[in-house]
Amino acid sequence: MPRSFLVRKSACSRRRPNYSELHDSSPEFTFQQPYDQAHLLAAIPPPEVLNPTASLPTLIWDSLLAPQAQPIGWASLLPQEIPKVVELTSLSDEDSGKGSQPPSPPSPAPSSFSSTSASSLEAEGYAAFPGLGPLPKQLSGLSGAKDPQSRKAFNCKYCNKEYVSLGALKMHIRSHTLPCVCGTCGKAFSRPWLLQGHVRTHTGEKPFSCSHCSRAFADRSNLRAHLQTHSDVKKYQCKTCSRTFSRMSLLHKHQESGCSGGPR
DNA sequence: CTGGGGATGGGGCCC
DNA sequence: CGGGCCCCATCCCCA
Repeated sequence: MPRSFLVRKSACSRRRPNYSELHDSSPEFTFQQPYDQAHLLAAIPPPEVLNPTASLPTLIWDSLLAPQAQPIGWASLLPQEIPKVVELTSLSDEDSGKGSQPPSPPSPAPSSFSSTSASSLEAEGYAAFPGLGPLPKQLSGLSGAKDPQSRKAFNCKYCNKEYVSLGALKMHIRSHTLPCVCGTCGKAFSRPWLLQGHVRTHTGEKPFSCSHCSRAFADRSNLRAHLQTHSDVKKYQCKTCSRTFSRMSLLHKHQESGCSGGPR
């Protein structure tokens, strides 16, 4: 089953917002935290060593790359400072601090924002982007919910992505509203666990350690990528020159820098 | 140019 | 239905 079965992407907006720019260009972004830094730190779980059994698949990618253009709609027209947090703080109550990747978070978030209804999301969306004015008709969000009979899809009002479930749409909307804000630097994230991972960049916590060497990582995915370096089998192979790489990104780079047109 | 670490985004699954 | 976590993907940066 394809991972993207829930979303019909016209071509998803691959690129993430550049938060560093967001910082620099947004002096007014003064992070009014719904929780304080202490809370954030408290939410950081004690180091816990992952024992990666490293069941690395040995398959070699044969076909890959589905480079996607980015025909974003309305949202893409907006500069990055948008997700600026006007109402993020209210939204952030929803999940701030709840996230945890490795272990469980000790402290629950101050939650004044529970049951997120579609309409409230919509309202918050507008609240978060007060200057945007009315959305294009086709982007008026959650339209599917209003007419489930004729249309099962739920559209994001920000980018017009279409989802087959309201839950999926709600989750997606968070990538626009970025309700989880770092108490240290003010960066905003769509998910609590993303925030948690980010917080580790401040604390230096690295709960995931490699069983082959002594390296530790803050992120499980990075550990997984690291484990590839211990593996003899490189999963990603260039169809042109048959070279193999430990990561798809390396293969991409390889192809982009010479092998895409022919044997190197 | 390559390899690797760091950081982040987002959909899916399970409870 | 929502939260939490998993996994995959990707970009950036540096050696």
